Amino acid sequence: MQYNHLEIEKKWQKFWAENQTFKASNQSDKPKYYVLDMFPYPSGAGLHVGHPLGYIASDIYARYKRHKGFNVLHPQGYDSFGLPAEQYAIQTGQHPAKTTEVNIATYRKQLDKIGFSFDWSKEVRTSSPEYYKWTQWIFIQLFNSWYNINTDKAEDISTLISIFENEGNTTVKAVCDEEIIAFSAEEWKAFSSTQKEEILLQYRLTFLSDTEVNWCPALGTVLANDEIVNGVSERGGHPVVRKKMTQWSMRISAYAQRLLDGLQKIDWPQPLKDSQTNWIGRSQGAMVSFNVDGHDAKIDVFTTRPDTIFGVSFMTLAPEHELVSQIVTDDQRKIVEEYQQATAKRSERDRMADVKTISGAFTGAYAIHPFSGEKIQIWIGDYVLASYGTGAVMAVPCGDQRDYDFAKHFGIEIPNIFEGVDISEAAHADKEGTVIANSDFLTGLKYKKALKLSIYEMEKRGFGYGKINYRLRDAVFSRQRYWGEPFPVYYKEGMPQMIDAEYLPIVLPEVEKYLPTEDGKPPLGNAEVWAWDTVNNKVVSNDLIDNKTVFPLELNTMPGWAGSSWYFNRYMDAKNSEEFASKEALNYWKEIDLYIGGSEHATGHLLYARFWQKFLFDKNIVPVDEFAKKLINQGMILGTSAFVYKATFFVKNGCAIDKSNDDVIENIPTIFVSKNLFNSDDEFETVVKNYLLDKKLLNPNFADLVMITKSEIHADVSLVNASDELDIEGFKNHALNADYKNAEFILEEGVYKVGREVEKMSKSKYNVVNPDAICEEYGADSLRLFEMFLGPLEQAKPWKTSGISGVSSFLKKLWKLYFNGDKFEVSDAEPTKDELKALHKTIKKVEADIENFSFNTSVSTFMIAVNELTSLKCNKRAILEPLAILVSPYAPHIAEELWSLLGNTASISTASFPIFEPKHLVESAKNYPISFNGKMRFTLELPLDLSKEEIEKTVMAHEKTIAQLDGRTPKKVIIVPGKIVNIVG
RNA sequence: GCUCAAGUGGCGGAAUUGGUAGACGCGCUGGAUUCAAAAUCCAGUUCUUUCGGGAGUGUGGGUUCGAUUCCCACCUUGAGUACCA
Repeated sequence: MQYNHLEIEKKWQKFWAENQTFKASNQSDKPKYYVLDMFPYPSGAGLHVGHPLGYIASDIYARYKRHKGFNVLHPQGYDSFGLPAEQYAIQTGQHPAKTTEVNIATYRKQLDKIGFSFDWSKEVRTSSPEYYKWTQWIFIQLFNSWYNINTDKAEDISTLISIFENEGNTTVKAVCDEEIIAFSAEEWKAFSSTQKEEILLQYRLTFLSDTEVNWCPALGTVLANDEIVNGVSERGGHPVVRKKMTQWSMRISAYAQRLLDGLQKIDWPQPLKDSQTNWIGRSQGAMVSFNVDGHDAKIDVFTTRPDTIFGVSFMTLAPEHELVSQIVTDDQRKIVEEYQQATAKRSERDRMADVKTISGAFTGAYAIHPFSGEKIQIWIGDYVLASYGTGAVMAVPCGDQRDYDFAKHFGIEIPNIFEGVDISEAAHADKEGTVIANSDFLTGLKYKKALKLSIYEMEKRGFGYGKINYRLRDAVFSRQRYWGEPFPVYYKEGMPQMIDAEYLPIVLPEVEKYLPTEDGKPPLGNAEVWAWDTVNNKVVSNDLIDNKTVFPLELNTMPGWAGSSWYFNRYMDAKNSEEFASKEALNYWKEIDLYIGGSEHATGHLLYARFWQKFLFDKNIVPVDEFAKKLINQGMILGTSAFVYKATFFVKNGCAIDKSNDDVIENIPTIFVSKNLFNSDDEFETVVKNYLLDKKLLNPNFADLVMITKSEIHADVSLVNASDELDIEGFKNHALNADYKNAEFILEEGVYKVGREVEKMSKSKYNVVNPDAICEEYGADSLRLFEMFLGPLEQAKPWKTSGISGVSSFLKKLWKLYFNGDKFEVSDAEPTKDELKALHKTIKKVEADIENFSFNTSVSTFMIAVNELTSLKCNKRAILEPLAILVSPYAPHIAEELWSLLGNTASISTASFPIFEPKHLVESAKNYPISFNGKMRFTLELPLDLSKEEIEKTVMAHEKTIAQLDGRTPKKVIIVPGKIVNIVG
């Protein structure tokens, strides 16, 4: 019987589906193991070979863990809300739910072909109402919570209300908005309910506020910081501007420290942890208050170097700082306002692109140095960002390069407060070993002591205190989009009200157009049935809005990260309609043991999900506060683009000829030159010219008038074989190459060779490889093996389809081991020593490899094992049965088929992993490398039980040693028994 | 600029605590089979060589009997980040 991958793979995929082989039970005596992939957004383009890389790795691990006796949860689903479906809807009018459905079907078909051991009974889709019901529910939980700094956790809002009722808000330590008015218990009780609502909103973990947001006019929506790359939108690259809008936000800043601390206990890649640490941006320092001379106003600044406070020679405010207009003097007002206008016009992008130009303006006002009482100038400058810290800095030019440059530029004094440091050229930013000078009570102190003492003194004198600042901003949670989760929120007297959880989900309404309304409201503003009836508790027509019992609903929707911030919990109990997930399921599965996905989610999904998990943990909804124990970032698979080299013709200008330029080159066809025929542009020109003259396509009289240049054109990679030869007919007839139908090709040795280059896999580069085609031609088992064989999981690596023949022929050889000609035939005879050695070597290596996620090397190991067993002509059941199990995580279809041919009726996934027995690898002799001065010159087979002295005697007497030494006496002979012999001298 | 990761044949890559560099595969070369091709099988394939050998893991240095592996400096590439006070 021939190995027929098409038949076998179809058969077993059907078997797995029908028997629900991979359905995980929420109760088991076995230890649990939860393996998860970051779920995909189902795009219209479908999967290319880069997408399944992580899925294959996690599938191998999941299958391996089953063999090792674990109860494995390995689900899959779809992150199915999102921009592309909506934009497609805007263009075509098709409902995003429909296109999403179609895309999911395509994804599912593609995934099924690869033979994953997913438990599809637990599939989730973020866009299905059964799922987003619980996303809305979590939102309500956040709304009904505040962050208590004393207990360092989120608590129900009722505990806050009872504090207000008993003590007012002056004793409360909460993470909340800045500048909340103080009130007593009596005052609280006297507030109207709207006033109370307004105050509570300042404490809730999700809250409405007027915030400066990143508004993207082209997309018509607000973007989060992590959705902006280099000042333009991550999707589409559209410009982004700052705009004030009323938005829902998430108080993630409450969790800044815990998000930082939690990184210590999870096994995630260091670069990913680094970027989260960076994003959170903790800095320790002090808040210092400066009085403004002649005003009531104070300027608060945050500094990490309070020890340098005596080096302050001026202050700089962000041009947008609210105090500027108050304190500016009349004679400076014009200059300051001009400067403010000039910076307002500059986009964030311009400001970022140009960091070298120093600009600013003097306000005319002075601040009072809190220690010395000296007057210091107050400037504004755009190097100070309104969005960080307090939007103001105390400038210490001798210790900060930006302050230094600013001072130099405007001729401001630069006092030196460092002992023995030259600051004539640049600021001195080093902390270690620095001794403070000219600083009153800090003089003579080292950095660390000065830091402590300065804060102590500030606190004592009451104008400053030690503080930890975070870069992490509260996350904007509203999106002006259609295709997202609706908020379970309606508005009564302008204040948001939560819909009772029992009436969830609030289902996305139908709209006619997916664009914003004409008056600039989000797309849900187009909905006609989008009002909340508080009597009947249902969504009703907008016509019924009376603001008494029927109220307007929220028009924004939630961002893409809402649904993905908790889906891993839902998989544990995906179909539960009563709860988010049952306690039993949550307590059984707890957290993800292995999470695999791309590194691009470092500061988005992975930070928000950790935030929600900690919140849900605080509220006793989930049992652990980190959702993924171990995480691996799979590397990107790049494409290997193919290039053809086209000649382009010009006639030199200014030549006095009778004919028009077009006539000279009119008969010249499109010409492509094979890659190795030229090394330079000049050679390229010569090759083409000779060809034209040879073929009489160019009048020799005009030859000198014609200029030829080379252009590189992407050729579809499917038209190129393993030897980089182009299928010329295929190229000419390719749908996209209609222009080249009559092109001519200058060949080398009868073939056209393309150039190759590694680039990102993309449609426009014609280097996309579709996994379906690979499954069809070589089979899913080959695809799985090859993806792993490409290289280490975490590294980026280029894809070259030609390489797949290696793993494909490996599978054929594996198959042949179990067959005698066309007949399946295994022997029950005792295996030989060598056969056992080959098997156990493989068990040992493959087990270690999988545990280390080194999947590429186990593929090599399989190849070596099969090569060895083939040359041993092994067909023993005692070897081939365990071998099938070893291979099955990687190539499950062929393994199942061989397993059933061996007479087993249950799926191979129920078999135990073979146990490694070291006794089969014990050797009696070693082929010693004999080195001279560390260089291996020859090898010598010696028994392993030889003593050092005996080894030395034998080696020194050997003729090759004598020849190598050439009469010299060695200084030293190093012998490591079982390893090496090294002769020095 | 800063942070991190990585530099090994024509290519993807291997080398467990410092101990035979280049496993395994692609490609290439030669051969067998074939009318021919595909497929399959066998042999070879780091460079260099006067065929004894010699050199060799980005570059230069160091530690060591011995370095792809450890240390220092530099170069290159990739990724992330960017006025963070």
